[in-house]
Amino acid sequence: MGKFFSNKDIAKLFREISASYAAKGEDRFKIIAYDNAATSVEHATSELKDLWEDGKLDTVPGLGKSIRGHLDELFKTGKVKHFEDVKKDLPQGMFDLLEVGGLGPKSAYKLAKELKIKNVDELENAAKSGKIGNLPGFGKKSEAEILTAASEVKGRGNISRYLLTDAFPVAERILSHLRNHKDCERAEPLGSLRRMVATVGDIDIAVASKNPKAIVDHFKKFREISRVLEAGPRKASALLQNGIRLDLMVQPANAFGALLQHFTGSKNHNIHLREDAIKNGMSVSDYGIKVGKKLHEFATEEAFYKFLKMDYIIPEMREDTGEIEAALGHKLPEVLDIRDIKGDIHLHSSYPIEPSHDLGKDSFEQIIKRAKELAYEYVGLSDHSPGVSTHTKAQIIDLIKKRSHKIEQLKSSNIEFRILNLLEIDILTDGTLSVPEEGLKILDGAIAGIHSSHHHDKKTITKRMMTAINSPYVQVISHPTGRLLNQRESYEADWTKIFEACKKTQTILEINAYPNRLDLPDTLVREAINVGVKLIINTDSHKLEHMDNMKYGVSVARRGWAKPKDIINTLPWANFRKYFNVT
DNA sequence: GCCGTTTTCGGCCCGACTGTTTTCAGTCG
Repeated sequence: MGKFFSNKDIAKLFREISASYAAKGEDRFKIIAYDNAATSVEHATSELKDLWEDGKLDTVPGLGKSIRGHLDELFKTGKVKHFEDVKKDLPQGMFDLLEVGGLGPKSAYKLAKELKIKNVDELENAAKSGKIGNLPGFGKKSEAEILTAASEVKGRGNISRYLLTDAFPVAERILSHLRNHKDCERAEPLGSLRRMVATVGDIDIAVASKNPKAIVDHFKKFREISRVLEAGPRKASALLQNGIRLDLMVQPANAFGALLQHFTGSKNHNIHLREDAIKNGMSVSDYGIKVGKKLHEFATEEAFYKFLKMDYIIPEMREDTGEIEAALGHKLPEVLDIRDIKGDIHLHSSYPIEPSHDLGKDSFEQIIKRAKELAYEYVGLSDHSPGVSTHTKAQIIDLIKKRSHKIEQLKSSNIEFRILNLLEIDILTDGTLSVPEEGLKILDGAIAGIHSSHHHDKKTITKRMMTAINSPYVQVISHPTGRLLNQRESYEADWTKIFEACKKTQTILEINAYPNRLDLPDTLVREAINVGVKLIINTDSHKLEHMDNMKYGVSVARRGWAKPKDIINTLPWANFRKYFNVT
């Protein structure tokens, strides 16, 4: 057995092979194939190593016979001879240089080979000393460009993706800047922001205008821009001071539909659309759809998709995971909408329960008031359980009884509105729960989650989760993968086994709507509902404002193709309550 | 290298922008 190769490692390896082939001027489709394989591996929901052990590598798109053979060798021996041969006569330093914006494989190869540059630091020095400008194919302008881009790589550190909640306010500011221009008829945020991907890499903006040049000029004046990367007659890109990249495209309103569609993506969705179009004698671009020489323009996306004989596809589903086939066959599911949500049951209050983790900021009463404003029918009050290391068993029971007494009073003073007396309990490192059975019996139900030892291996994590799933007192598993976006990876778990157990015990998996969680992730949502597991969308609020995050959880569900019936908090109280210990 | 409801061979999305060129290659989304 060699060392463990994660999907991230493998994707990086494929990208290097792709770049190597590009540097060598190999067949461009081979280059694309390795790039596609890398992307596919990055999107996979299981570790390739596990799939390989189960003989299921062929379920990953983009991995053909040849690449699967290489992976076989990698997992068995820890290396791939063919890959080493490909990279053998290339300067190793070139791969680091690909991080620098504007440098592709050809330029990186030249710089690493001719100037013996091994990393971004050396690249910066070479540019400063004027060595790059003298190289054939490079000039003074590209030297200056490289110098700037190299320093930006060092400045941005490790963060390359932004939370939706961080990106939206920035998008709003650039949109309002653009909308202030008299020639701006419409401005929309597109790309991964519109598709509501959990994290976004850049902000894409489309503008409808008869005067694209004026819009581009106005765009360049946005106060938060640190550097304009490029600016043509209808397209521009810029870097913001906070490191986010902005991309702008402009099109007249009568042809705006194709631009919306193009710029929303995803890339793979568009490629698939265009390949299908070719087979039908058409050519699709951001200008419209060409049939022969005639260009058909579309004011709306609906008209665009209709022309291709497809049902309208919501942005959240445009990831080329079957939505195109479904739209052609008129078989797209009716996914849920934020208006379907009737309650939120993962809410932390300021009630002094002496928890192991953080208290919320607001009282039960304030939470209930806010829930009513949101037109919910019910809430679950679910503070963390009392700390196990700081309390005796008897003290824990006592605290739960006192809290329950208070909640019972609230129930009787809110007859029309429904309140669940819950706790979010810990699945401890040994697999036991942080509240003894005697305490659990007092509650209307429990949400259980892993809050410690996230580093445990796949087998241990799975076992810990199974004890909670199999407990008759646990109805919901919170933030099931434990990921914290940009901070902590998901832990490994046997999802097939977990989904089966959830289905059998009618245990609900949470889609946690907290913006740096969004957990279950969309891909696992889709797998779970395919098995028949029921889900619930909760905000995990620690203050009232957090209750507005429900929309992010709904987007995750929509990206996972969830219908209202897959999500139990779309149910009216009469049906919803059956999942809990209430009459 | 991958892939298949017109294909196991012969295809593989489409276009913008920039710099170093003298008609185009490289990079990007």
